[in-house]
Amino acid sequence: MTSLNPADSRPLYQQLAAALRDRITSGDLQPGARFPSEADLASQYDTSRNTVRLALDALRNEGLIVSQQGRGTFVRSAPPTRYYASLTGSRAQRLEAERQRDTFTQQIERQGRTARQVSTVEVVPADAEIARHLNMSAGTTVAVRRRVMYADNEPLQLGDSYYPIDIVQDSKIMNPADVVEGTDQVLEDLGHTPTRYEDEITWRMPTVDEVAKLHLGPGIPLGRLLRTSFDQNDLPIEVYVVLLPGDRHVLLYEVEA
Amino acid sequence: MTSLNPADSRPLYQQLAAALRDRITSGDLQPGARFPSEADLASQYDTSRNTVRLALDALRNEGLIVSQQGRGTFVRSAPPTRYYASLTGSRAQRLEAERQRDTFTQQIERQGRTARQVSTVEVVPADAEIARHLNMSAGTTVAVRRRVMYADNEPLQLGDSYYPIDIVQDSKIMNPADVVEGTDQVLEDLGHTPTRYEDEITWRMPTVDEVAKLHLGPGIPLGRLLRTSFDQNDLPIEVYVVLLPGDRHVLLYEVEA
DNA sequence: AGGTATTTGTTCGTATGTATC
DNA sequence: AGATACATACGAACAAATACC
Repeated sequence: MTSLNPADSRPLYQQLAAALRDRITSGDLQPGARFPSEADLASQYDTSRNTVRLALDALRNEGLIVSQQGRGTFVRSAPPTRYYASLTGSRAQRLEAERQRDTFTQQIERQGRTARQVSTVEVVPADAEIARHLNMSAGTTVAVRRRVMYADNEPLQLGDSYYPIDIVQDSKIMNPADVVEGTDQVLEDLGHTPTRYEDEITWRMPTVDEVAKLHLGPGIPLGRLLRTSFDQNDLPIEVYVVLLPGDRHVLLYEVEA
Repeated sequence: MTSLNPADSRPLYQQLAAALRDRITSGDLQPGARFPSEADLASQYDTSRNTVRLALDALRNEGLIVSQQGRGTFVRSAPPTRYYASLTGSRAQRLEAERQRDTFTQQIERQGRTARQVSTVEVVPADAEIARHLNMSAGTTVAVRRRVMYADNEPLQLGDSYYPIDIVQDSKIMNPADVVEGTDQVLEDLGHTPTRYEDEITWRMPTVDEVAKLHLGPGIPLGRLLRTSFDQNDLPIEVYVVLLPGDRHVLLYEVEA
């Protein structure tokens, strides 16, 4: 039995969480290292297993540790620098050759990984947010193309594209099959060339649903990028909403002063 | 006593969390509305108070509800304070007049709020990440200007700016007092005009330290923007790292196709 | 102002289930 | 098969903050 001071104003489980957090940041418990078991901690710190669990909950919610039933609890290993994203940017690095494949597939394969997508297409009424960005009234019918994107068979992103129905009506976009040339190319062929994007980036905790779909560990927040595309007449032609797990993404932008 | 099906494969507390989540998203429980008490929920759903607490923990960690001892539990109200960081962008909306005040003060006051900053300046060895972005070796001495930024006396952002020591040595930047004309102007006066920025955006859960400094509620993730500034010779002259609570910020970018 | 009831926070104990070693 | 470890669930008690009369 070590510390845990009853005179301390902080509750026991917070003191314990702080002590364990120190053992991680100090390097005593290295990334990947096995944590003492709940029972061990309870006896070491002379407290109940329930209190230990409260402390571990805190660390789990911070994303510092992960637990597996039957195996044990471990210090989260340094984020595998899974890196990615580069939804950039003014710089004209996009060569014509790159436009042959859609952006997601491009980016993943450039990193030597295998990309796969599962798409569905629906026709739904636009909610208030989508409608606002597409400059229409809420409830107007839009086409939505929902994609789950995988890299090496691990789910990586959830992306939904919304289009005004009259623009994409009879196009390839309404077909759930992959659009190899990319949807921007299809829009261009339809007479609406994307010339400008407006991005809104927010971040929040996931719902259980999203945790399941994206195989999220505890304490991993979601980034949300909402991109509105405008055509050559500055009309909004697409709203793209993508959800990005925080442990495997970096968004990159280049900005001119 | 309502639902909660023991035959359901999901544990009771997750079923309950899902049921309560529905009552929020369906609008049955409006933002700001008071939640039933833990005791009420336990009897309504015919389960123990402990199980109710597990369900509420889940919603708390998603940032959907907040609880206060002695008062009750409430649906988190839609953040009316949503601060548009608008750390944009290519569009030349920056008039000369606006350059009189630093970016943060500008942005806040434009929203009719009161801005305040507390700054400190230190000289420290650069860690690996900062060094990489400033194109120097780790451990090289840099100047760092740390700011806590407040809007209406609530902490809003934590921002650290790193500069190669030889550039800012005898400048205003080394003085912790506010730089009213903005640090970019000072750099320009020193012969290094910022002409291009590279932004890296990530998001993660805060540490306890950050929770305290930023008055973060539970289930609120942090956004992190790392901006590297390049001068007219494309030399990196500043790395700016700002931490943004997810419940008060939207990042905006404009991108040309 | 003061006291009581209500509500969430903390902490213990105990038991059983389920995954892994 | 057995031991170990985390997950789920119940019960109970007291503390601390708040609300209400």
